Amino acid sequence: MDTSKALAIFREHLKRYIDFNEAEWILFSQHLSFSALKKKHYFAEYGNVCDKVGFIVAGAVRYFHMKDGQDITGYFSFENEFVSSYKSYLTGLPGYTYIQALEDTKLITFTRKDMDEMLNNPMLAYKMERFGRLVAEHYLCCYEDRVVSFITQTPEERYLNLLSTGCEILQRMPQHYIANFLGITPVSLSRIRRRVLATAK
Amino acid sequence: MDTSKALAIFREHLKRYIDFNEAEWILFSQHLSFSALKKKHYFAEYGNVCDKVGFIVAGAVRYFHMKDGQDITGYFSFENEFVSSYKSYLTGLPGYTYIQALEDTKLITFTRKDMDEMLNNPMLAYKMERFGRLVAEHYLCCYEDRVVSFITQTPEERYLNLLSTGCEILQRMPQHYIANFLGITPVSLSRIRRRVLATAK
DNA sequence: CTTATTTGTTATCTTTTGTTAACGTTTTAA
DNA sequence: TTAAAACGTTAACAAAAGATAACAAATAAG
Repeated sequence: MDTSKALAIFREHLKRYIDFNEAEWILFSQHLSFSALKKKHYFAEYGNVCDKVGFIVAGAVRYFHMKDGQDITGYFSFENEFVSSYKSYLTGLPGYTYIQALEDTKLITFTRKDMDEMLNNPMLAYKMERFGRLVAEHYLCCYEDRVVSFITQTPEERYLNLLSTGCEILQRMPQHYIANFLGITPVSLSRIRRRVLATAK
Repeated sequence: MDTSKALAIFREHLKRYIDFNEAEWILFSQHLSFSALKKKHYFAEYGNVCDKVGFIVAGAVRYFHMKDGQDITGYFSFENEFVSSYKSYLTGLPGYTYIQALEDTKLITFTRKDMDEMLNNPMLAYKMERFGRLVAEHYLCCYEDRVVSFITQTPEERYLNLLSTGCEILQRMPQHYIANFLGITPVSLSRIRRRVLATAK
């Protein structure tokens, strides 16, 4: 995919948040970079400041943490979604999250420095503030749902919920990643699947 | 506490996000209301749209969900914190969360309508967008931590973490609320406390 | 002050989950 | 193509957590 097509896709996606006019788009797009991440390579790593946000044009990434030598998956992002170790990006402090490409992944990225420049550019400031607000609010809602699901649902209910939303995660992710994502072990998920299948019959 | 003192406290708190000049503050504060919530009364309820955000001047609230007739605590907010069923406020859709005053609580509130008016007022728009962005980003970071704790930590580790942060929750909340907050039952928390005490000796 | 209610702990029993290991299958890489 | 690694399921056992009930202590209400 060439960069102009990727840019067009990105611009279209951004319309859910904000509509740039031509002059604004030119200024904005000057701050964008294109990058490719080979499978298994890292977008962010534990202990490093993640100073950028990516938009996934093609591919998929996995967020995970290391604990006692074990790799625990926390989240996934796919095409047409943003990717970042948000807290690290927002605070400028080292992050705790690894973000790894699951496939060869193409990204459009901007750095925190780029964003700050745009926020300080009178031609863009208002729209960038608004853009930032709407994106943060969107992800806030996602996180709220996720926290509520951990508080109020059993792992089995979370799995059934994932099934019913017909989410891409189930299609594209191996089961042991999904298990962590649901807050359980792969063995547990396997048991839940058996139970669910038995009930469905 | 009189309203002018409450306003001053609120203004001071807002400085962590934004600094209003006098003219802006006058416009902004015109959109604020004062309200009191008696103990056990509700700020938000399941099935209703929560169309406002509150700032707690005095008191405390508890967020909870009902499931199978059981009351499950998800969060708390105290003095100098915001309170809202954020997703409902942001989307305008009915919320799933009950928010109840644990003590007689004094609030400064603004409605979604107020916020939209401010966002559309050229005198305030830029600062309100920025304010909204920074608040949303702040809570996004909180939620990120909370999700990571559910994915990577055991209930006992979450409890120890709560202990070490010396959080107000431990001081002011009864244990069965804290248990839910940690994602476990009160009985489980009691066992964890015993284990922790035994280890500490 | 007295009575209810709420709260926290403990015990018992059951269910769920984690851990480890084994096994066959699929996928990946050399 | 072949060897190695990754993946999903299952089994067996241990550990943890849930449900329930009983009881004592603290708190609130009358």
